[in-house]
Amino acid sequence: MATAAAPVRGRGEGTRRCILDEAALAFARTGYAGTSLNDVIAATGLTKGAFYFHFPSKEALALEVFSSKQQEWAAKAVEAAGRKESALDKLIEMMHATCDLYETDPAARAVARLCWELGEDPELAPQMKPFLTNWFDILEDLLRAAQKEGDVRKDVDARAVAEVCVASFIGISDVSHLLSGNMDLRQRAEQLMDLILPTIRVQNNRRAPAPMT
Amino acid sequence: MATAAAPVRGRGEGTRRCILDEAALAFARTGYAGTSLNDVIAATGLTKGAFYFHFPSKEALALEVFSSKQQEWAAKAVEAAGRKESALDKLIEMMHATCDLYETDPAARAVARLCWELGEDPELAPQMKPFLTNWFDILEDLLRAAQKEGDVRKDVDARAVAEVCVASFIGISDVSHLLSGNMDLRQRAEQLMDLILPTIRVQNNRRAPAPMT
DNA sequence: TTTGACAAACCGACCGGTCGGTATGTAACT
DNA sequence: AGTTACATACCGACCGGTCGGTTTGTCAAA
Repeated sequence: MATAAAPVRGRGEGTRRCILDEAALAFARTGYAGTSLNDVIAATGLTKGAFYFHFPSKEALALEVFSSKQQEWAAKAVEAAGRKESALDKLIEMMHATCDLYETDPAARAVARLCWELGEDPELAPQMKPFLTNWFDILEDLLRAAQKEGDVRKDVDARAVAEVCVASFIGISDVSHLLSGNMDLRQRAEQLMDLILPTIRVQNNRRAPAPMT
Repeated sequence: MATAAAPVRGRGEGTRRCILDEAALAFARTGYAGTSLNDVIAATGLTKGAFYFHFPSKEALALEVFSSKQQEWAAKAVEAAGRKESALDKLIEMMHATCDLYETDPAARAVARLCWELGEDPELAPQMKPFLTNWFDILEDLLRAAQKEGDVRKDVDARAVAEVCVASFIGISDVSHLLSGNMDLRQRAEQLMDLILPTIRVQNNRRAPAPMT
């Protein structure tokens, strides 16, 4: 529900984070159904009693891993965006930052995996969808801004492009994970952008100002 | 193939297919780890003994679901390609056929899900990767042919485009599944192609024959 | 045409082990 | 003294997998 009312009081917070971190790693590696609580608990060096003091259930743990990792991810992206001026550069920088995240943090995949796996449950799906739609919104806003700034053609459907970019990146990250353990993620992401950007960018060639529709 | 030496003798083949079909459905819905043999067996109306007569283990079942569904999929795609003349049209038609498959067959997702999930196992990964690389090869060949036919620009990297297309489509299908139960898969696939095709296609406008590099 | 032998196909009870989850105890800090 | 933060011990359900046994189909000898 309201995500645990944030107790926040106390020294046990470190333990809680430890559990969260190990769980994220495990979920990223073996998925929700494929991860047993015993594995997670063993990884933390704690015991079952300790775990159930901090989390009421495996599902609750997964949901919190999901939302906390998601937040962490978004924060990194926003920070990366801050390093650039133009909206289009912000978008590209966010993609690079996400590549960094995937290469750096082996638990990053937990967000996407939990999203698909928990999203299969009709009761949990409503909590998973915002992960995607939020990214859609962020990219859409950036694209609209880029349109205003004159970097992106006015006649492109910002929403559609945003959704395609997010979905494509997810697919690319899965493929890269399987084939190379994310070693070539950046390259693949670059190739994706190389294919998409020319279509949406305004051509600032000196000749041939614009094709008619 | 090498699996089980193709007995082919007899009536048990129907039962085998039944198990395979139900298993594909279950794996598509709940993944490998999330599917219990008891679920599959119950769905077939058989018993455990019957199952283990046909398959030596859960893993073997999953592997055979994977390869048989994969083959089925490829066959549909090839058939669809046959309906078109130009290589570029073949490629697009194959994508449409895959959309059909996803919309029509709820078990289609089993291939991708098993690919990611089993691919996590280092021993099984080598068997999963060809699912992707085969598609890469097919699209690459098509793109090279389209280059020869003059539909695709000579300076595009056919391999890179092929890999991006496959990966992007996978991502899009996942997103579409979560957000709309594949209701908008075709539309999303169309949007993807709308973004990519203009970049790789040769402009056959009557004026301005070609930009220099 | 019956019958006996053998294999293919299927049944369902059962196994050890693991699952997510609970009940209870206790040491440390407030 | 009371709450926080754990540990220990345990539960029933269910997991993938095995096993002895039964049925069904095939074919050949009688």
